[in-house]
Amino acid sequence: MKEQGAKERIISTACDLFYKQGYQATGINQIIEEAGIAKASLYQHFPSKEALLNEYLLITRLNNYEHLLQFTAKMHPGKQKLMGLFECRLERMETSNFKGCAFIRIAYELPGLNQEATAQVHAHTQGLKTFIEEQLLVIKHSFPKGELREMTDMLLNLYEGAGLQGYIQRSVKPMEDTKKVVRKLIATL
Amino acid sequence: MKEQGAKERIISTACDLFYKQGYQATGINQIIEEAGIAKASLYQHFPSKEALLNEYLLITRLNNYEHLLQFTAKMHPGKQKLMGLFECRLERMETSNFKGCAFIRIAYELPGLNQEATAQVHAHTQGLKTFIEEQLLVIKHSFPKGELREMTDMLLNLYEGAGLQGYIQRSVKPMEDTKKVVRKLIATL
DNA sequence: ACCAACATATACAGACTTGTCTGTTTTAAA
DNA sequence: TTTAAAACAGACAAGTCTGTATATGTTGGT
Repeated sequence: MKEQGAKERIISTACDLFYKQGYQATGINQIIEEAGIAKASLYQHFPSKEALLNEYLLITRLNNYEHLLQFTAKMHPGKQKLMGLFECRLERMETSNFKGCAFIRIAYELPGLNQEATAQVHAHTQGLKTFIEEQLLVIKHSFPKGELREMTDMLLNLYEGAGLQGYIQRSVKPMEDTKKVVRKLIATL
Repeated sequence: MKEQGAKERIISTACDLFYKQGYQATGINQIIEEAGIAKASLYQHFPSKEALLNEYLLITRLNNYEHLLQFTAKMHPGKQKLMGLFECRLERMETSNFKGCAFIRIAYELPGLNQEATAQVHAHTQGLKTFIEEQLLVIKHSFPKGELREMTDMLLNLYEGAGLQGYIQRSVKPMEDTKKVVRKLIATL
């Protein structure tokens, strides 16, 4: 039994490099070298570099979401899980050395994104939105539809804005400050 | 008298293309072709493509700021100018066909940004922060220092978060919704 | 033991990139 | 009119990139 199949090595190496260095800055040759496979093997599993990109986005999205669920698994639904979203991001900012959100990076790096990749970016955002909305509904069961939406969007904007500022400044401070503000915001609900 | 000097044509063409297509996707050859100048002329004015990038960021930052000042020139300082910030961005989102903020795009496109370029990105963010803070101080003259800072950061996060969502969705809706929320937020001050 | 599937290494094609270089032509001022 | 700076055209170097092709080797299932 092998340690890991060639395809798995390709994918995990590509995911690593695409996130660490960016998609454009990562060449096929670097991927095959670090994965320890032959170039022909790569093109047997993936028809193009773009196919690797789509696989990268899909896997990263599932991983991110899974990580969020595990991170907040033992928290109480509602306020605690909502704060957990921010804490989870804080943790990832540090462990990733402020590399930023994979989906936003791709969206800015490649203005002309293919359909499938675009769908992954949207799915990621929608996932965040849904998570926030669910917690808000737990906090305040009788949320008027319009206000729920408004609050969800606002929290998402704060979350993304703080993530962006943190990325630019290479600091957790914007996210920590935002966490405090959010705590105050949802305290009044 | 010439219509425009070679250097000016280089800069304006580079700024256009860097913003429209991205920095990496724009080659030197395309710049000289569309500017209608010779390659040797470009390298007589700029030592490298990276020097052009720095010039692009500097000029874009000054232009953006100038545009904001003109856009809000006839507005009353305080709430009106603060809302003007969001309206100004809304206008630019449409005229630029949702190309996003030049500085954020560069920050994500080139993870290893040179010192001067990084400084321009920071200066841009700081400019926004200062603008917001100034308007807040007009609105509420006796703002406690900590709360002023908190409110400034929050508004900046909302602004950037909405800009990001608008970019991803290619829609003005997130920014419009955020504008409404901000109006409510500052109404209570 | 054999065969098919998969990996391997490596060379190659063709198209791109930034930046250099040579030599000619235009322009402006003295 | 002479002179010097600047812009021109375009070939070229040296390297990058993705993707293909060839030819050899390994491995697991029947």
